[in-house]
Amino acid sequence: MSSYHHGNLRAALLDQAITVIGNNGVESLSLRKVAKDLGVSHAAPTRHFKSKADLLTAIVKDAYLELTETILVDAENAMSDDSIVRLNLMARSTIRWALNNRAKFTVMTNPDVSRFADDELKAALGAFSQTVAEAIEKATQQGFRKTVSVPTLLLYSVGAALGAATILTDEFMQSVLGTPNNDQIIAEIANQIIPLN
Amino acid sequence: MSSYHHGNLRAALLDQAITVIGNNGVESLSLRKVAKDLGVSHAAPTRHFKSKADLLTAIVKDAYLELTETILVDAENAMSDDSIVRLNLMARSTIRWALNNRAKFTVMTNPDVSRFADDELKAALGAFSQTVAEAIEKATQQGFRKTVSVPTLLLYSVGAALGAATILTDEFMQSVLGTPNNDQIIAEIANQIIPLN
DNA sequence: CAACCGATGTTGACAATGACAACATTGGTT
DNA sequence: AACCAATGTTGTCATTGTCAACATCGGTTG
Repeated sequence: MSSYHHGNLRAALLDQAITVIGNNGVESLSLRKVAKDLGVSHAAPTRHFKSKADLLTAIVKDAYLELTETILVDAENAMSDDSIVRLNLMARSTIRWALNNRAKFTVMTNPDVSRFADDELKAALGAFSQTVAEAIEKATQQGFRKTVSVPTLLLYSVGAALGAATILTDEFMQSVLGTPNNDQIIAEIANQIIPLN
Repeated sequence: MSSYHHGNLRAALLDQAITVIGNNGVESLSLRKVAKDLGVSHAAPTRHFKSKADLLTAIVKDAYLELTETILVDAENAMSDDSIVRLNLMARSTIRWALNNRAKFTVMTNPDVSRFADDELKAALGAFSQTVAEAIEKATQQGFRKTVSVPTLLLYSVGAALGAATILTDEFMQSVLGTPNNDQIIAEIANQIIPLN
């Protein structure tokens, strides 16, 4: 029962990478250091990720799957049949998830990841997009900005939620903008994005 | 009149770095390659930027100054005395600027830059923030979401504009979200962020 | 006008890193 | 029991950021 084989290296690499990114940013991520942290040789990661970009892509793919699941569950738990309320809750849920998963979120919005996106990432982002688009569609049918197209509202609402989350997860921007830092802020921002009556 | 001294290396470094980033992303930026492109030795950049992060910080500082100037001029040129219209135009102007300056914009939203932000960057972002905050204040006085605090509206509007621009400057996200790709889209998005009557 | 000096650029060096090739070990399958 | 695909290791290479020591310039000052 030697430890020649780690047993769960792929998952461990993802976890450790996220931890490192959370502590010191994507820029500081070193595959060799991560490997060393896990007690594994410097080339071991290449068996699971053919490049550093590939590892980041995997992180983002998982992140979108997780985020999609989260907003679906949160909207469901609210048990409201008001489609506009549900859309509002999805915005709320997205921002909250970003704040609870800062490291993953910062990787998601890293433009360098998009450049190496593969089909799996495309599918994960597609599922998220689809989920929000469907919620938007129902909201428009209930009267939410009914003169505006769904793709435009999708760009608006996803963009607004991600943008607000970007500021909220960035200490520097937050300090300069003088962003309020309390529990209410997430709900308030969601209410600006998707106003309720 | 040898060419031992470049004469304008600092500005040339910034320009070339922005070009490289525009072509292949921040990740691909190599100070040594940039130096070589400019016909200068590999260590020359250190005379102007004490680190790679320092160069990126300088790019972002310039970017915020430029963006602030742009939204001020655009709002001015509109010659509308309606504060809500002016705020709407600022959102429009911000998104347009981002699309016209993709490389700079992607660096602005890079979380790794915030980590090394210096006082100059802080001042530049502060000026931008101040400019938008003043426009918001006037809009609220004219009735725009008057029950909401200015800091919250600042977070919302800046976040929404930056977030929408993030998607619009990212080909991958755009392709998956099915974002409309036409000249009208900027105005439409601005109208979602700051609705006019 | 000449000596000086701070700013700017060069050369050389080093450690860290991503990536690849060749080899080793493992556990499950046939 | 032999095999083999998956997984991990060792060794190596080019690239890179950064620093130190040295070179050259242009402007300032006596």
